[in-house]
Amino acid sequence: MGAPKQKWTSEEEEALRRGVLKHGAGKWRTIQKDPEFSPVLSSRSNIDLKDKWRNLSFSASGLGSRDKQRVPRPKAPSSSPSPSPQLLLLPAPNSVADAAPPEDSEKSPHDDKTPSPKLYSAMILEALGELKEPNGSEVTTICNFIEIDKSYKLTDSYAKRALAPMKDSSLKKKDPAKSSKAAKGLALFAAASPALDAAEAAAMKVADAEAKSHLANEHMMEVERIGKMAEETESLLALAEELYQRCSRGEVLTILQVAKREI
DNA sequence: ATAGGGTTACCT
DNA sequence: AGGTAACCCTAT
Repeated sequence: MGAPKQKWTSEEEEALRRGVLKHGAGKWRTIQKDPEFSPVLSSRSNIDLKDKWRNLSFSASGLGSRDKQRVPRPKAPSSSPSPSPQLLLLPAPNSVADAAPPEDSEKSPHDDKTPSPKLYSAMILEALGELKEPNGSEVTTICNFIEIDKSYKLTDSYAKRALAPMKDSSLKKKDPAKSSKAAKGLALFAAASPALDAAEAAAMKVADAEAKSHLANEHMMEVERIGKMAEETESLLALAEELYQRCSRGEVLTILQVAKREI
């Protein structure tokens, strides 16, 4: 008697993504136990989460369906003592080239490759609000949120600018574990960017349709709302830009600081 | 508990 | 038959 092969639902997939976003890839047990996701993922084991994430990552890796070209494989030189970190890839847009339903008339007409700064500001603020991290959000987390959840691709220049100061060991933190974790995340982020150039560029601002239609709608409304505020009040825009500059330098800002204008 | 390799079931 | 996704096993 074969096991009926329980296929993953959109809800479960969404929960997994948010779980990875919140706890990071690898903390499968933590994600599975999280009260926010456990109701949805109750029938899945931690191993199931790992396997599913592997499948998602593989699909998004480059084997989009066309172009059998494998990833060039950065391959760290043997002179490097540190083990090369595995490529942690984002399970980008699912089935973009796959059976696109023609009924979708909501093709975003704006093909602007470079969203205005105010849109970035809005996204950063939205990320902070959505993540609801009491201790503040790290730059990596914010970047991941924007990339995964909003399906936006950040150019590697951004990552480089953020990474450069960190690499320079100009980072003096009280929490070495946390900073190293952040640095590692950024390193992975920067390494993955150039490799995925073509694929990511194509999927630059593709919303991953199903599963999040209502959620995305909510987010869009939120973005628009905040965006309008930023547009009308120059001060907020300036604030967001300051926030971005700080983040670029690798600083960790707390949402409290932002709220109190103490940055 | 997690990562990785291997196996089985399903779809085209 | 070939590819993909869910499942299983094992070493660390």
